Amino acid sequence: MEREKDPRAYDPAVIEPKWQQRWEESGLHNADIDPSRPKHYALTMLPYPSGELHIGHWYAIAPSDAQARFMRMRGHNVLFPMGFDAFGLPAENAAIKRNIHPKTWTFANIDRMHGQLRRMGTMIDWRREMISAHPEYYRWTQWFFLQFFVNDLAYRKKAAVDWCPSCNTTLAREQVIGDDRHCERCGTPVVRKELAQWFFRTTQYAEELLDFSKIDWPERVETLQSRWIGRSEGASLVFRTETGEPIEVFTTRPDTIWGATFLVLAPEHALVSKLTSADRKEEVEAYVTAAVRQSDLQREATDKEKTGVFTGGYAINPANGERIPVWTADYVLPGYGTGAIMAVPAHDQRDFEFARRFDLEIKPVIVPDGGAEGALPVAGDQMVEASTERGPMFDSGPLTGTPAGEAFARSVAWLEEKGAGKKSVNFRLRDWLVSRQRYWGAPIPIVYCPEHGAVPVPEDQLPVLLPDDVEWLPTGESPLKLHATWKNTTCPVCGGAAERETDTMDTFMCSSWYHLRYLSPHYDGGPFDPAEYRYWMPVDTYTGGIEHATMHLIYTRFFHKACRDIGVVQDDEPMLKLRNQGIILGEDSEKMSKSRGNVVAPDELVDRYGADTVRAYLMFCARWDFGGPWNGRGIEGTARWLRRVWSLFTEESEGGTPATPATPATPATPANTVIDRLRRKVHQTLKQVTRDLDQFQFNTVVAALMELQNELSQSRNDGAVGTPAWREAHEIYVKMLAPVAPHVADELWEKLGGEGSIHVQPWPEVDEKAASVEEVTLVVQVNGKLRDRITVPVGIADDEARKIALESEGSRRFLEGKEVRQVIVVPGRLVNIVVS
RNA sequence: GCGAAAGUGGCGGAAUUGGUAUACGCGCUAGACUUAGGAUCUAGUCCCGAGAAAUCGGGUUAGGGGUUCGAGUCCCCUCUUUCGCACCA
Repeated sequence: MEREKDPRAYDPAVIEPKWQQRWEESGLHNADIDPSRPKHYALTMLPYPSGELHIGHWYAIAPSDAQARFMRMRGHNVLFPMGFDAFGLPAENAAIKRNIHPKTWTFANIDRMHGQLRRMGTMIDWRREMISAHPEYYRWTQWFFLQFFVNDLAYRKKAAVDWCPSCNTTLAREQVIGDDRHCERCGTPVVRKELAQWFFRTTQYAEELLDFSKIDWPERVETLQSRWIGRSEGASLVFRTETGEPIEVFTTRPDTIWGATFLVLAPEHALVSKLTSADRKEEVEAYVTAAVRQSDLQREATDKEKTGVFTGGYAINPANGERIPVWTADYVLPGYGTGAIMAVPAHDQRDFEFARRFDLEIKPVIVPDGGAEGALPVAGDQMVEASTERGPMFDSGPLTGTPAGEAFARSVAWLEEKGAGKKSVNFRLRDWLVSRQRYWGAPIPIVYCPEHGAVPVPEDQLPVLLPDDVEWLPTGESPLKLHATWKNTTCPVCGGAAERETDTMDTFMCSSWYHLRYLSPHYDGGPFDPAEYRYWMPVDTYTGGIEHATMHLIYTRFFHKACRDIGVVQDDEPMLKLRNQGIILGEDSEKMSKSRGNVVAPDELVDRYGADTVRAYLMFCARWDFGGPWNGRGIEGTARWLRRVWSLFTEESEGGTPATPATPATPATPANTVIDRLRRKVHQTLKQVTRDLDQFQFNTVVAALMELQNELSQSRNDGAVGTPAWREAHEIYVKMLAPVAPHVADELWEKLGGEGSIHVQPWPEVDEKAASVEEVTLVVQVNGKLRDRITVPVGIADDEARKIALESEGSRRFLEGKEVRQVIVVPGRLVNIVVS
């Protein structure tokens, strides 16, 4: 049964579309170059067009939008753009499953999401939208690839790569996660495959990527990136086989070289077959074959017993000339360092386990306990585990006795002198594998000519268009391989028959530079208009999920630095300040998913409460950087608050009797007390809201506004309505509300008779004098326990405060018969009386 | 195993950075207005004890210890949770 609505009641269904339309018509959100104002580029991670926005998108976008609106009111020229990361596998899966073309599916989803983003009341400048699957965009993605290619930052090599059997494609190392090494997208454990693939030289930037001094990013992200990059200082040492063949190893402990009693090569190491003696051949080959075939899951399980075989070959330890056996074992990884190690079982746990298993010599060369008085190494055959701490060198020829602090440097210097090694730094970071054996991505702009090899597609032939007329194989393999008219082409160099690269680019390539395309999404003289770049870049605040810490956020930094060195961009970093939001879970505290049925649909909430309420609740419901489970009932409180705010400012004439200052008044009259209180609270709140919006602390912004609303209701009952202070409170309140609940704020601003949109009004200034208090509550403690609260004038002398505290009723009871030992006065706060 | 972050009412969470712990909201309790209420308004709501009540006393920020006049905040130990990495030489 539909009841009649009170026309004066708060009705978001009426005011929200009204204001969205007005903002659009007036071009309120258009951000254009304006040298007269400081610019502010507020970027939030763009969504993948999966179908519709879920509450998690809102949680990410709405507070970011509020922050951007706040910056605009503070006088900045704010760019807040939005786009779509539109290439990727889900589109292709939909195509295979439901027989819809990925393009159709993707662009239909984008259409739908446009509507949702508008409904949210965001300040997006839609003129600047970019869609990565649009030829106008990927033309430049391909252009960047070519820049990397000609500058030797892109290369092709055959390598064992991670392959997702479900997605039918290779993955970058960053996209393989978890202890079972599964695909980041679909969860299927990956397998190894030997393939020729394109890589970017991210490792060239490993050192610089560790430098966060120019950016303000969460420590958590810096830590994650640092660990991912994994810098190790050590030495690169050269052992030689008996035939003089060098075997290079990397070690972080060159000071233990006298204890290197064998070498271990990864099964993939090129020297394995060369070194293997005739009698060991069969066994070694069997082991290598098995190891290579093994899945990474089996191979990298740390708890399994070490395996390996002796190659029959020997090498010379350059430190002591000893002849030591060379083994091959799968605990040595082919991709890190040189794929070969010197094994020092006495001082490395892995080598120790291996030595014990195969009865190899364990020779301690470091004094234990950091070289404590009288300490001597335990004999190798007595050891129960490796001794990994630092200590003076022992049994190490001329270096015996070198103290721990100098051991590293002196060992390296000594080895260097002998031409057996040098100091070196190793990184865990690998080059970025960008090839994907998928259709729905930006084609790699390379042509293979039997004569000229890999030839870049000339710039003027970009974009290499993704053909629409493709047929899907039931296996899910990329249809580009089967598209003869597309695949067969001519060599740009000789004009002879040639074939296109059928792989496409990792979508992280597309998202590495989207922030640059927003600057001029239709510019065709380059990836972006340099004038726009000069004005807007770098990004001032970047918001998004922490899950991208070691993927997108490393790629985009690498990308930018590489482009800087090529000369395409300036600046060392693309994004100055990063803030992460947490994840909103379902009401059952589990990750939201359709299969669990715990997905919260924002559209339904907007229908019921309005976008302003949903926005405000998302800011209020949790610490933004933490996130947490959704609470469907909690939103009622935010809805109530906005209704109260509405009636507070629309029904004010029905309030109590105006407390006109004309009332014959001494400073102590109730009327003035009400006014002072009101102004104090207003300006204190303004101070807090300003600070908290600045710091992305959205929950306390809403809490402070709720508190002030309570206070204003009280003041209204006390007769503040009609006074200048009330008018001021009204105005400031609506302005503070504007970033949080933009529609209702503009409506209330209009009702108040404000000029133009609330959203371009200057942010109010704090009246420090009004915010300050004349009287403070002095807390009186006895032995640290609260005993009394006394109202005293602000700025009271310490002596005076002390006196009042000692005489206060509350404290006296606890002082009787006691000796006062000490009195601590914290000005304006408390007095603590210490008694025996 | 290593690394990081975090533990505050029934719940989400505040606490000006060492100075009144539990702001704000949800939920709950009672009342008012209502034909009705998943609307609105008012009051109460950390725990224990005393009191008819106003109040008064004691305790409390995962647990234990320490520094300090004073600790949710700093230090040490233990436990729990979440996240990341995981044979990286």
